[in-house]
This record gives sequence, structure tokens and C-alpha cells, in this order.
Amino acid sequence: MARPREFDEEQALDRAMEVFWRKGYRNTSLDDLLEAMGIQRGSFYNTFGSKRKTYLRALTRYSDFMTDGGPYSELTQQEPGLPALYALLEKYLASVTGDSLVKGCFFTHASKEHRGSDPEVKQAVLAGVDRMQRLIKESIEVAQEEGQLPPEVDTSSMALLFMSVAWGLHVMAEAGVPREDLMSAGAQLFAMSRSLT
Amino acid sequence: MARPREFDEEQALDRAMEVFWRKGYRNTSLDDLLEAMGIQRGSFYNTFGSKRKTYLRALTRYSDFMTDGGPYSELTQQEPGLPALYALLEKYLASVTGDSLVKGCFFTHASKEHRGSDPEVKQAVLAGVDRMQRLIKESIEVAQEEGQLPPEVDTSSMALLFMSVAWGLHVMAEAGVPREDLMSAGAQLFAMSRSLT
DNA sequence: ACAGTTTTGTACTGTCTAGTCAACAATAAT
DNA sequence: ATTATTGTTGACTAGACAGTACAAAACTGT
Repeated sequence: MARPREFDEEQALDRAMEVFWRKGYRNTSLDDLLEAMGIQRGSFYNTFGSKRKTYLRALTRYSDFMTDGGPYSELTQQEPGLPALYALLEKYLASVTGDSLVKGCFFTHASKEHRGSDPEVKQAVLAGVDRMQRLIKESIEVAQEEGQLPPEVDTSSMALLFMSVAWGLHVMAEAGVPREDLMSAGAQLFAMSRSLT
Repeated sequence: MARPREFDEEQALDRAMEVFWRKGYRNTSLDDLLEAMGIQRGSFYNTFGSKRKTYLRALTRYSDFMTDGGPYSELTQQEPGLPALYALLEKYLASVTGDSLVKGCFFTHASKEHRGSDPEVKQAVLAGVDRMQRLIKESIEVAQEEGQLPPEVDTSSMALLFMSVAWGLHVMAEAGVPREDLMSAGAQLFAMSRSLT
């Protein structure tokens, strides 16, 4: 007994995620957002409430997007352990230094834009980071089982170190450091890892 | 034959640097800036021209601030090589996870805020990053001479790797990852470095 | 003392922003 | 067909923002 919606909420949210990911929160105006989502002001506020709420939903959606069937799920396929991790890093650096519209991890952008001062953003980001870290940690444990890493290394620290390198190189790329330099710095990390055994 | 200035330009610029460093470019309103600088609109536009120009000057000033007599100059004192680098990283992480007003490297904030889309900002940041990387590279070369690192490692890649870890852990801290986790990830890197010999 | 010059303080401008509102359109149950 | 209910639309509001204009103030050389 009411007028049906003319757009798909999930799809609109995906578009919103894409814009926020690409441009950040503050730098995305409502007009940008509406244009990307393909809806108009009234529908937007009716369905999503506010720019902020949409942003928070986009963050958790990103988390799902990355881990469920996304890039992180490839860690268990192919050659597991260090090779898979290295492949993931290379793919990440390629996306960061390439000319795709969406560059780098949404969470790094969100972290830096809010600098931990927004509790809700922080919580959403931290939840996503935890999921990613867990997946990487699992890969490192596989690497241990495969004998690619010695059994005494702390897998949690190692996982965090790997993520930090990826994120750090991401920021370096945005600072203007050339792609090849970033690639060889990443390679250096894996060379060091391999030499542990 | 004219009225003298009532404020010190250098000191005002230092204050401007501090605010931009702490709050970022967009998130610093002109009122914030003027309050921090202790001057008023007219004087500001007379002396500094615009918010943007002031920001660019603040960036290069930061570079001087860090390398000339600042934290990076400590690399050559104390125990040079890896211990000095490790001390620098620990100090950085302490500043990042502590409760000081100014947290982390200004260049990481600037990089991420503009994402390489502003050529002038990019240039200023890259120049500063180059200086920092050179200092770290020198420390790594010292480490090689001292036998702390094998002679075959690529010192440039290693320097970039170290910086990336610092920056990455910085972003992780802002994402909400606990301090101890960051510390042990940093320690992991140095443990790996030491085991190379 | 006064002319010339620069700084200073403040009111103002135009633009951009997120969010609101009310008229109008489209559906489903009766 | 009517009515209740929800969705859509575009004009509107209120506030924040960077930057400007200009008069008043303060200083220096003569």
C-alpha cells in the first residue's frame, strides 16, 4: 500500500562506497554522492538518513567486499604462504601506483582522514582491519607449516608488520615515491622473510 | 618610514606549521589558523598571501625542522647504525601513540590528505621525504660498515622499507591498533634485520 | 609637526556545504 | 475509484568558509 522504491539500496550503497573510497569523506560533497548513487536528495535522506551514516555503512560494506570473495580470499588459493602474500602485496602496489580510479585501501584513507578522533569510524575501521589481519596471520601460519618461516616467529606481529609495510608503501606512493622503488622495498621485506629459515 | 610589524613572521609560521600538522589543511579553518598564529586577517593576508601558500611554506619549514638538529639528526649520535634507527622508530611510535598534541609525521598527513593530486604539495612533500630517506640510508650504510647488515643488501630499498614500516604503523595507530602490537611489529622488523648477518 | 607609508581591525562578500520541507507522483488495499 | 501510505523532486535554509575592502592606527624620515 505504498509507492515502491525506484532504486536498489544495495547498489546505491556500493556506488556510495566507491565515491567515499575514491575521494574521502569531506571531499565528497552531497552532490557528488547523489550523482554517483543515481538518486536525489529526498530519496537519499529517506533511505540513508545522513551522509555520515552512509559513510559508516560504506566502511563495513568495504570490509565484506574485501574479505568475502575479494582480494583477501585469494590468499588461500594458488601457492599458499609467503608466495600468496607476496602476490597480494604486488597486486596492492599495482593498484596503488596504477591509474585505476580507486586507489589503495579504503581503511587507510579513512584512518588518516579522521585520525582516530571519530569513535564510530575508528570502530568500523578497526573491525575491518582485524578481519584482514586475521586472514594474513592465517597465511603466515600456513607459511610456517610449509617451512617457509621458522616456527618461533610471532605470527601476529608478522601479520601486522606485513600490513604496515603495505600501508606505508601506499602512503609513500601518494607522496610521490616512484613505483619501482616501492616494489623493491616490498621485495626486500620478502627477501628478509625468506632468509629467516 | 612605515609602521613596523607587531609580530614575528618566523614565529607565526612555526605556529601555522603546528596547527596544519596537528589538524590538516582542510580541517584548519582560517580562524583556527589566525588564533594559533596570534595575528588577524589583515596582517595574515598582507604577510602570507593565502592559506594555501602558508601551508606550502609550513611543509618546507617542517622538513628543516625535522632534519636540521631535529629527530633525524640523532641518527648519527649515540650508537649509530641499526640501534639508532630502532631508537628513532621507537620514539616515533611513542609520539604517534602517546597523547602529545602533534602526532606522527606531517608528511604522512599531507600525503594522505591530498593523495598526490596537488602537484605543489606533492613536490614539497617529496623533497622532504627525499631528505629523510637519505639520512636513513646513511644510517643503514653505517650499519653495513659496522657489520650489522650484510654488504649485499640494497641500502635504498632498505631505507624505504624502514620508512614505510614507520608510516604504516603510524596509520595503524590511527586506525586504533594497540600500541604494544605496533611496538612488537616494529621489533619484528629489526629482529629480521639482525638475523640477516 | 606632518606627510607618507604600512599594519591592523572589522565588517562584508560570494560561494559552498549538509540538511529540510512541502508539493507532487505512484502504488496497494479496500 | 478512493484513500492511505510511501517515494520523488527541486527549491529552500542556515551556517561555515576563504578571501576582500577600507577606515583607523602607528610608525619613520624630514
